Amino acid sequence: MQWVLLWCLCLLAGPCLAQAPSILLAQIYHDGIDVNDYLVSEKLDGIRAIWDGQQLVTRQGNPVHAPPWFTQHFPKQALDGELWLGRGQFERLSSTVRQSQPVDREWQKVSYYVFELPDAAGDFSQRAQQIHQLVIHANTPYLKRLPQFHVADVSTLKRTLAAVVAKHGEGLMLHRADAPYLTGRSQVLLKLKPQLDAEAKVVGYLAGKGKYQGKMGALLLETPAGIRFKLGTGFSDADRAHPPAIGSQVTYTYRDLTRLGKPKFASFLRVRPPE
DNA sequence: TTCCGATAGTGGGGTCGCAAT
DNA sequence: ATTGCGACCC
DNA sequence: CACTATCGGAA
Repeated sequence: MQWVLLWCLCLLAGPCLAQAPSILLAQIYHDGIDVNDYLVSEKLDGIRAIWDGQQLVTRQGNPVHAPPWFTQHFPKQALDGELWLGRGQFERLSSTVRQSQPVDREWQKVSYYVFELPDAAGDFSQRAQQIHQLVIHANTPYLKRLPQFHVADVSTLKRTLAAVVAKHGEGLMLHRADAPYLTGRSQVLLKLKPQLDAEAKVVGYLAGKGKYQGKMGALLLETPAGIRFKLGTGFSDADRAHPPAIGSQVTYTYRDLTRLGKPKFASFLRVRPPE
């Protein structure tokens, strides 16, 4: 009975079970690197999940409620990868994965794409080979390897990106082929995503909280198509003290449009100069 | 000296689940 | 039955 | 996820 009490206390106290695993995080790609040093893969628009040999956990260490049959043939060793449903399917995947009671019909379409082996020796190209063998041996449709490939030069990289984006893919990842397994954020792993610009009109302000108390927290914008959305990042502290005027046009960057036509990952760039 | 990586702290869209209405 | 909100994913 | 602002140590 005591463990029940402890369990309840844990729920009340928050993330006492959730211990964020330390994993490799990506930097943003910039020109100037030698692409021959890297293995390239598609950046999957899914949910990062770590397999510890027993269960899947998220980046923050929360358990993923996958059906037992989904992971039953997974190996005993640790894996790092992405739960994925296909390009442009993130919202549906999010629904599937967040349900505390897994729905078999939905999970049947999900796959776990492995791209890293936390406990393995060797450099990344060697680990990629190990992943290949491991996935073949597991022989389950729910466990796959994320294909890794070389590109000859930067122009090939850019063409590859364009091809992926044309298929509604999110972008590319570049992982140094000679790197041992390590964690943290570093140039070992780079992400390359397209950058789109657009303009919208400022139609309102949202108040800031915490250290932005009394300053602008976000702008309410309206696109030429009449879509309204909030823009709350990309501003310096000075910008927030003196935000763009109501009625002015601002330029922002974004990555994609959601189902409802709102920009995903929008960030303030600049006030559009008056004409 | 400059720059990089780690933290802390803001903000968004979308989803689920629970509490409040 | 509907709405609002926190806690997560990105 | 996006970003800004700091800080200490590596480069």
